[in-house]
Amino acid sequence: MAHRRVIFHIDVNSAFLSWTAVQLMQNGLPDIRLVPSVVSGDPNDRRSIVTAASIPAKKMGIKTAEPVSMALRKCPGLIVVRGDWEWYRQCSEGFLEICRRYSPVLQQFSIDECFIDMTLRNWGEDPVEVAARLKDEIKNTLGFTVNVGIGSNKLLAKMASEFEKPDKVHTLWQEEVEEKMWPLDVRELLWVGKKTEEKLKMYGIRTIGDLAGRSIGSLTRLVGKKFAAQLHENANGRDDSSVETEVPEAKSISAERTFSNDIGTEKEIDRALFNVACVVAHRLRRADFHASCVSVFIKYRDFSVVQRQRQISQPTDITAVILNEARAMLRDIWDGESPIRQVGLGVSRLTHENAVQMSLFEDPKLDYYREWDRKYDEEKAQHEDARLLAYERKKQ
DNA sequence: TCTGGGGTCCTAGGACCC
DNA sequence: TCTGGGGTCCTAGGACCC
Repeated sequence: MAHRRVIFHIDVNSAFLSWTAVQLMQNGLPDIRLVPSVVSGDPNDRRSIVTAASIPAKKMGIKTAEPVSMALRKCPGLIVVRGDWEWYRQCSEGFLEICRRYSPVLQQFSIDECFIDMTLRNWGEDPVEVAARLKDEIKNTLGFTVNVGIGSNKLLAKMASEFEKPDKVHTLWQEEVEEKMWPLDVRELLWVGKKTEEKLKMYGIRTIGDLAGRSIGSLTRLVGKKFAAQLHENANGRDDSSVETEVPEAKSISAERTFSNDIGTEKEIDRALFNVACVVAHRLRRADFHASCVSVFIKYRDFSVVQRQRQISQPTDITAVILNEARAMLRDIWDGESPIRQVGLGVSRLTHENAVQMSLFEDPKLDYYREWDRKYDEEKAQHEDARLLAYERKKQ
């Protein structure tokens, strides 16, 4: 008989904020975790939002993803720091490396979260003690804290890591579901977002326990068959998905730009579209992909989004080809006048096949486009090298 | 106060074919 | 002249995650 699984979910507490705090402290600055502080994008952009908030900031009602301007209103003395992605990547690597020592069966869930399957390693040992060692090792070596959630499946482990923070270990075994999970607000359940919460509450489903008690049939009318079945399983603490060690290949690549003031002229929109096309195509080439579907979308002032996508005859990684498709579709969806808040471009249906097209009708300009892209990639690489060099110097 | 950026998956409806 | 049912592919939109 298979004994029960033991899964850990490890979650860095206020990741970007903690990581920034560690970075600042290395430069002799005080610990921003102890005061109201947030990490944001460009703090000077009035549209930038809170990426991570310290616990004192959260106590003042500041929430992740709210505009920085709003957070400043709640807390005029708030410290606002710009995030440093290169540093975060390094912190993430260090964090995963330590976790992997506890179990090689590791699935990265995001930059600051992972699952590890401890079923084999933990045999005969108290999982809580092992988790405490793991959490302390991360704290002592890397200088930031994590929560470890322990459960008999990924869902329970993940839910457990959300309990009291920071620097804590919690269990949520199947037999604890009724006591620890059912009283929680239904919104706390993984995959229950704002819209689903509204629907469920309209039907009197307020807690995870309420959800667990409903039939799949009654839930299906609310959220569709597949999602209903999943919600019902999860609310009852069941989840048979396994810890996937393989990193899945990307299915799409996209980029978008939000203008600091809603803009409207065709020229401005086209410039933004050109910029995102360069970014997307560059990332496509760097990952050695070709794409056969291009999509473009715009977001209006009222946040409504309109999108068009189109298949192209030959998979491509050429900026100009992608841009031309996007331009044509943009003309389809934009009236040419309405102010636009955001414009985005994506590619999907990605393949690694590099089918050299032998068509007689191949556009003779393609060679020119390819050369243009090659130079773009080269300049980008040089720029990145220079940045990395400057970064390493600064660190010493 | 005025809402980023980057992803995944699901569903519904239309076109088209047999 | 009017008509069923099923399958596949595609697009648009919407939900969720961090």
